[in-house]
Amino acid sequence: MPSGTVRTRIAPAPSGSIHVGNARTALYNWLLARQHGGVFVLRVEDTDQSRVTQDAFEAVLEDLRWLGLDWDEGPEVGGEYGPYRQSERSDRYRAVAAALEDTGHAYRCYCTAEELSQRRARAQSARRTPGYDGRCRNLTDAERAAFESEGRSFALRFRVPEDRTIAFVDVVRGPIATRSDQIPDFVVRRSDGSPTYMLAAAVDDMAMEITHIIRGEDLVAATPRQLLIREAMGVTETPVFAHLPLLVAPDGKPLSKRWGDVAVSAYRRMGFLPEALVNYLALLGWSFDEKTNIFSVDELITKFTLERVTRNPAIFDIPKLEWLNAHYIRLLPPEALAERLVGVCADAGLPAGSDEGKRLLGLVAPLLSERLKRLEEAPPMVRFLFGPVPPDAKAAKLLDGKRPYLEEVAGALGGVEEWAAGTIEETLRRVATEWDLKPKQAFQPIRAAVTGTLVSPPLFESLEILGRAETLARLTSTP
RNA sequence: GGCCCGGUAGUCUAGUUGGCCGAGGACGCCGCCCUCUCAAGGCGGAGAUCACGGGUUCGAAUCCCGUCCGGGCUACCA
Repeated sequence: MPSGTVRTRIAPAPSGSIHVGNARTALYNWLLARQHGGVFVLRVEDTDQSRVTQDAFEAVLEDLRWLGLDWDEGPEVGGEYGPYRQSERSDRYRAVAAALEDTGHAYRCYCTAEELSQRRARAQSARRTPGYDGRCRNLTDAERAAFESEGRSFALRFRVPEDRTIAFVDVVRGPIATRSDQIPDFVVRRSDGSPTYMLAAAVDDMAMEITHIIRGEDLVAATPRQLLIREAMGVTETPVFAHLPLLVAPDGKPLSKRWGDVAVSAYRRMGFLPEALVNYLALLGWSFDEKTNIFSVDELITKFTLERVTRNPAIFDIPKLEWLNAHYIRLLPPEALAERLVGVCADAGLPAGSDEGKRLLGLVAPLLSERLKRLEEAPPMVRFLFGPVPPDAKAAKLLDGKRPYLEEVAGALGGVEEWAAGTIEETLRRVATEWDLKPKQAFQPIRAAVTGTLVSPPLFESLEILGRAETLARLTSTP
């Protein structure tokens, strides 16, 4: 285990809002760094220039910031190990590739893509291992010259040592050993001069002195190859490795857009709170004990350990996320909730941004806090505050023939001295008794007339917020 | 095909130095209470032959062997 400062990293491709699986990986890396007073590095893997746009890049940073995962080194904050975008590090990869070739750890491979795929197909049909067959591994100078004069370009392949076992300890999966005959010679520099992921990641992790490499399970097989590169470069320090189990969709298949929302931004838009997503992500693959489910970020920082990460894949289960989200919404101070409500209500087309809108939302927020699983659910619940809502089918049915009763209610409410939930309730109960109605029979028609639906925030408080004039108007305008 | 990993209720998981587990917690589901609706909260319930089959043992979810199922990797993708 490396000593000194803990340095972890997340290395997303800047291809837009980050995948929730990557968000979890980022979270675990961040937690470990924070727990040890270490450094969390953000490195952008933008070698595939064609797919990178400035918007996509910004989206990644925005997601991370929204989740609260601040980075100590990386884009926008700098650091001693920069640059932090792979597209700006080409000279380093070039230098390492050249060094590997000079020391004989890598060699030129002149095989063309067509030749390789043909041989791979042949190997496969003959039930042989489909990996590179080592054809250019021991070319003579004459053969090399012949290829060169043909005008062939070449890729640089790593010369995997023979008869070796590459072993490392994965903190979550235990010891892992791979025989080198399982690893075909792999490309480190493409024929166009660009580095492959294998090279770039290994080089950057070495150069940035990353001490703990926490990443997805899909990269376990890449680890021995990166270890080989480190070794060839004379680096003896080995980072701690931890490979996280995959996140899968409810059908057990890998999480993909085909199933539903995989982007962090989608959850933000749906009204999930970052603290809820963070808590949920922490729980997907990790547990503290046999009964605790709720963890604040600070608790996660002190309690998280890689040793307690599980090895089996987890299904991304929205209902549990919603339960956590409801919990965190209830924890929000009313003013904070009101503030967030302004945004979602405005997005839903309600005039929530006005002073009056803000005033109304400030008043209803306490009534909504224990009724929301997602912020997105708020607009329909508060719509009645912004104007009359035509009764829906059920409300209309209930309203049928209630005109006399509602007139009576309006009259009684008109006489209330101080317009407040308490006095309103008193009055309405009195009328109910006079009409010999059970509470539910008495109040649902009023709710229907005023809100247009049979489900709303608590009635008396709702009427108080709506105001006397508007309440009376709606009660008496009922057909 | 080869190498590696995983398999506890619908879901996330606890448990892995074998007995305290005739399997604990949470989400979801069902019911009751509370109640002006919906929630929240309280209480209770259903739901797991611990993938399957052998074996070791006084005793196995936990150890061994085999089988099945799922997944990852096996690219001049990352």
